[in-house]
Amino acid sequence: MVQKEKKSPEIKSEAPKRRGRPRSYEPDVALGKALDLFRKDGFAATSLDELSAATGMNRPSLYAAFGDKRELYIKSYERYRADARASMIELFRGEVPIRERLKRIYAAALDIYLADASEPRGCFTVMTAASEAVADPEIRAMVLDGFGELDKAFASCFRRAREKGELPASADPLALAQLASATIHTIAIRSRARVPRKELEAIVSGAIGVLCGPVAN
Amino acid sequence: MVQKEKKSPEIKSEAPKRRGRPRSYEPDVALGKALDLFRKDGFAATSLDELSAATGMNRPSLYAAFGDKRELYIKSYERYRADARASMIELFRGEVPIRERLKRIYAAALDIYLADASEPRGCFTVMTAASEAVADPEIRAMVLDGFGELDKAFASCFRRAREKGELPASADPLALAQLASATIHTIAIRSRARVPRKELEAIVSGAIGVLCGPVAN
DNA sequence: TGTTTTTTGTACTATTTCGCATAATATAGG
DNA sequence: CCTATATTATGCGAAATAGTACAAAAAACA
Repeated sequence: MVQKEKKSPEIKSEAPKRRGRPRSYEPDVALGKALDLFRKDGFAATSLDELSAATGMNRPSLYAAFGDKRELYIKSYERYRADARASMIELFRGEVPIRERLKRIYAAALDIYLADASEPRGCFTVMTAASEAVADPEIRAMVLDGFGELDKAFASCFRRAREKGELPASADPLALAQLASATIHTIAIRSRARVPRKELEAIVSGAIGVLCGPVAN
Repeated sequence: MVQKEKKSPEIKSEAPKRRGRPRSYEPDVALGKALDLFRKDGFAATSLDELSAATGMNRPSLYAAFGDKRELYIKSYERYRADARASMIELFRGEVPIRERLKRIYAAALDIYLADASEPRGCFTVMTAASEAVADPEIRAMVLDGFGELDKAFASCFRRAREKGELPASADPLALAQLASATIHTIAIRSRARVPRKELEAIVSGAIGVLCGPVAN
């Protein structure tokens, strides 16, 4: 052996003068790789060997950084939720007319679900976390929180739209919100079965039509 | 060992004078047990040992009867679809007013998803088959067929309701159908996260309100 | 009674899996 | 240069896993 000479790539981050041997990985990108694997195969079908290979971290480093497999899964899920929220939050907040706003929200969702064109990932919550939720209280709490957050965000949209007169006074914001969430769920599931984006967009556009009434408001 | 003396329980079915040693299991009930396990844990997390224990068949018998794990999974899924279709088909066909009809359809769906109160199973298609669908063309075809069948069945309901004047002439049966399917999907997912039946029924009832318009038709 | 046929029961193998123990390596501090 | 600290690298080990070989068992048939 001619010496491995890994050179310890001198991770960029603003050096705070850490004591021991420097890390040869960036926790954030490693977690991103783990997340992608879990999204692809789910919890049980993802092995530590694959996680190790994908992150470039060997097993002990994985444990030191993230804990055991379940903890890594949970941290991946937290990361997924944070990312998803970040890409959606402004769309929910802004002052765009309701139809256009919904259109953008669903487009952002599809961007997440179809990110890898060759192997669509779908939604973490819907594809794997919900399955684990039955038996794992911690995961279940996160899943339920996700449902609640989405329902609330949609409800607030519809409430404001009604106040602005974009929707009839008789509109029920909560019922509309749950259907809007259901539309998120249905495109998440269908995307995983490789339903093409065009079809998913047609579903979205049909849903918006029903939820907001005929275009001529 | 005092001799196992299993007694070969003389399975009931109308004896067609089969040649060799009689089976000590009934294929249909064994497949039902396998289905239940796959619904509970998904494909990867269900081991052959567990399948063997649950069906009462030893490993070689499982292979002889159903093939390898993947084939057993697919046969379980076929069985699930057949059962689900059987419990739904008359509800879709009958001549009940649209709101009541939808209410019964969703109630039947919830009966399936929540069958085991202590560990709700959710929907096979949504919880595990869709995940496998990305990588397995055969499973994908079944999943897509399931989506299509459900969409069509709902669309036919809405079309007939429109013809009967239960819905305005402007109603779009396909868009309504996809939202009705989306509602199926959302309660399937939420049920798996132990959302109580009351809440799921509220979602259903809100959805029916939006899809069919205010009760005073 | 003996042969044929079908299924069961046991055990085996090769591989994969998760988690961890231990030693080597690379940095900072004194 | 030596020590303390933090991380990497190697690889062990016990358990689980999927699939199969083979003999024993239980029936029909001749």
